[in-house]
Amino acid sequence: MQPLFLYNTLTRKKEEFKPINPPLVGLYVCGPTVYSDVHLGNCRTFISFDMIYRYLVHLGYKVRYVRNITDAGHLEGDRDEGDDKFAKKAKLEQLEPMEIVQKYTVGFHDVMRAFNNIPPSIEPTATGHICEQIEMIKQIMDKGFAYETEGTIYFDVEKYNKDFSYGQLTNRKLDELLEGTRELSGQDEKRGRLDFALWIKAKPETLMRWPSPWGWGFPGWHIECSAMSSKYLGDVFDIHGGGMDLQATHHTNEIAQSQACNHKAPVNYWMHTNMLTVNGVRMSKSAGNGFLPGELFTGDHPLLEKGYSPMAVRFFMMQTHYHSTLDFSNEALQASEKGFERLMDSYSTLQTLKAGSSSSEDIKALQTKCYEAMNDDFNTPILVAHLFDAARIVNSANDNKLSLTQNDIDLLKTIYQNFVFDVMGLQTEQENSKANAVLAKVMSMVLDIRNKAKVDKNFPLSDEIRNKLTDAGVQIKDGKEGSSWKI
RNA sequence: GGUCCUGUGGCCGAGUGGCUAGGCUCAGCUCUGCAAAAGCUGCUACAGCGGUUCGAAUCCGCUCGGGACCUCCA
Repeated sequence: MQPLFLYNTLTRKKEEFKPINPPLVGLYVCGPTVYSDVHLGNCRTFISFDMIYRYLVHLGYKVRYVRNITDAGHLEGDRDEGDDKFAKKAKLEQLEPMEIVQKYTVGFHDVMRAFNNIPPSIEPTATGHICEQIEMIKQIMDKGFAYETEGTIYFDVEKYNKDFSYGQLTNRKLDELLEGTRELSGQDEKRGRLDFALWIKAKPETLMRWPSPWGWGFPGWHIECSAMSSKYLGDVFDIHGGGMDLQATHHTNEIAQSQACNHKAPVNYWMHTNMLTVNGVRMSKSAGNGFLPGELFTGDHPLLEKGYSPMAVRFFMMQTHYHSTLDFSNEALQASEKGFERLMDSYSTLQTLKAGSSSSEDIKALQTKCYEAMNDDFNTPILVAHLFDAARIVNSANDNKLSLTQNDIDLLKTIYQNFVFDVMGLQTEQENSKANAVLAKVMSMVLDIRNKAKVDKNFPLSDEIRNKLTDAGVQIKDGKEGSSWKI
């Protein structure tokens, strides 16, 4: 097997991937906070890691893929106080906090399915791991890196930085970080400006609360990922992923928590996906420029000229490297839509290709190039370029402009199966199969009638049939060996 | 203000020192009764200025533009 290289945020270098216990691989990805609909930016991260997961599996690794659901403790605002997001949203929608969680978890899963993402091996929730989080906080306190102020526990960043190094993930020194933060206001209970909450004391009106050694409260945001990742993947595991916006705070604090706990760096490879932008500006909840996946599919949004299918969107994302920003525009989306269609059409053509006695193309070399692209930090844009080469070869062979042996045809089928479907997770958009079977018969009959008209040189009739079919959304392609159609 | 990323042909987007991806668009050709589809060909670009080098989109410096993080966000 060729070595796989991936970009490690921690070292800011492409490194060869060497799992701790091959063929086992531990992969943790920060999942969504389920207090509102997922928007497309989140989806990009999950689609990227779905592709990464799929490729690792394709290479033969046994991957335990953990992606959490944050359903508690994620605070509003920059201070570690006030209600959590669920309680706030619950008040707004007049629902129980757990009703909010349920509603948006279901919605999240629906969207993941639409994008053909494989569910993770384990999808733990924060509320299901309160004990583990309390236990971890206790350990951090025992090691002396956290302190209690009136029922709230804070992580002592400056003390931690004396023994370890805080902020390696963003390559920054503590002093620089301290300069960048705002002054502590009088009401703050924490000692250091960068200190963050591990456990937050519940107010009398707080709905989501749990008992702890420090009284009733709820966990801080960062501790859940540390607690759950170590529970399911061990104190040190292979890959931790998430969006780039989590790098500076959330992931930096995860490292601090784990290291304070057991004096080991928790993760060997940190991988971050880049942001999605709309007209050059980052799509985010706070900027309010995001559209929901549902709106994207239907086209029901002021920024969208039309709807785009989940697979066209997924393909669009695959045409950009996960580490680059991706700008959303109607033109770009429509270009991808057509390209995707061409690729999938060539796949159908491939199924009917007749073998020749010799080959003029080196399909094996093409396959090797596909692996090289993926082994170079999951370079899907290059992979796509090679797959379009394959499409060109298939179409040319179909036109009898070049010849392929049965072995080559079979190898092409393997390439499509492996890379288009298994690794990139694309799929043909299937309609109801029973209706399809009927339609196929009807179309075959219609094309027969039209063909007879053509033989009789009754072109007005054949053109009328073609035009009316076009209006109905069926495209006719006249080839040398008869006509074919597609929707 | 601090830290960092980025600027590629009409559009989107790969590419870290020579062999100059790919998709979409546009034009021409082949095929076709005519179209469409498909194939072929063309449009050959790297913000600007300077430097290093036999050779730079790729390395260095400066200038200008865009963006991110430092505060909840994938």
